[in-house]
Amino acid sequence: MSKETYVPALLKLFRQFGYEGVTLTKISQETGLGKASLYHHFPGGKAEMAEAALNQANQWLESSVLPILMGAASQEGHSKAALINIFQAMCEETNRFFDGGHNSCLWAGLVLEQSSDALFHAQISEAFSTWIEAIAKILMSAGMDEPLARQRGEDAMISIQGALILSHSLHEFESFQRVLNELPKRLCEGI
Amino acid sequence: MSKETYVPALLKLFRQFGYEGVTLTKISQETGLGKASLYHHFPGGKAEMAEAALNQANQWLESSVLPILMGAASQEGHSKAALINIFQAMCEETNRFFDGGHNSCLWAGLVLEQSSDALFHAQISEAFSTWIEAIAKILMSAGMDEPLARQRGEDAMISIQGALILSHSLHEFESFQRVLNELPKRLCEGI
DNA sequence: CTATCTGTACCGTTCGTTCGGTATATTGAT
DNA sequence: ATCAATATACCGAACGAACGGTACAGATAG
Repeated sequence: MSKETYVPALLKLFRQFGYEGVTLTKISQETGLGKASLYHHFPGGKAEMAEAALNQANQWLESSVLPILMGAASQEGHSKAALINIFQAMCEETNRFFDGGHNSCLWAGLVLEQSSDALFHAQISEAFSTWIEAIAKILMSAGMDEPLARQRGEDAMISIQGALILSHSLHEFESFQRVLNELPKRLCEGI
Repeated sequence: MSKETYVPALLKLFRQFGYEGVTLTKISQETGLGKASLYHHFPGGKAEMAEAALNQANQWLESSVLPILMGAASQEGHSKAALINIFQAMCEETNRFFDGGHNSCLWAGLVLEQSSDALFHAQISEAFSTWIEAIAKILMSAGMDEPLARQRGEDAMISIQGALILSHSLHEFESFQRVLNELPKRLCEGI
């Protein structure tokens, strides 16, 4: 089995328990691999395993979200309706990735542990920046001025992250769904 | 020294590192107390210390936030401007508590670790519910219908939590300030 | 035969926790 | 006022368990 086989299990674990909360025993159980095998595939140990999970999340962004936005941003002059469709597709993919709100966000979990934030800050920061910029670009291609477009990109991240936390806190996932449903219109407001 | 003396230090630590990230050694250093002494004040061990920190956060909500909203909700018929002033006061207190976005949220941190969520879910859930309901009540007293008022309460939590995560991820705190500045008007929209 | 992979057994360290005990202050009966 | 008795606050040292990580020999496959 190749290294990549086990990365989804790593993503699941670090998402669920955070960096400090994940133990090699848990990883061993989840992957079915002994510790020695884990160190064969990830010589850097726990830190490299977490980084692999993080890369998997950033990979999702790059290969499942950005294409939706970037393919559209290249051509100028979208109608408002076309923009809303694009953002709807983005939200659907986001909803799928977070399993309707049941999955929590690896980026958020690692950021809130200051200890792991130090190790992974670069990749986390890059993920958010990339996503925000992609949203801003498509809004600017539809005529929105840059500062507002950037704010809208930030608003998207804020809404998604906040809704994930609220949903987990209340064990109730309607609010996450509502946010994703309302987000496309909110982003396009004023176009 | 009494037990309450050390609770602020506990709040600071569990906020910063999460439940699994905090060690008794760190607590000992931060409080200046030996490990054994900690067990004199908190016989329940680490779990009781985290619960004390959680109670401190919930206490802040009850004694510093709810009075702003509840004193106002009792009398009927606020003008929109009066409502905005009240929510502005709420946001200022929130900004103070989170030190301009530099502090992260204990509730969010514990929720994202599934292990600790199991232990503390009741208190976290209650905190969010209480805050949401207080916002909804004051909006309803100004004539807003209940489902929308509840949604606005949820939106406030979502914005605050999301902005905290984004600010920590980007090491940039303007977005947190912007959210708090815009929140009062957003909550009152449509009144 | 070689290179990759894996299970067992183990390493040193740190975890949360407990034990036994000290120092100081407060009480209560004489 | 005196002096034992009690209560409170605190600490050094050590506990077993679990941690992340490693050494090494056997299995497996090309």
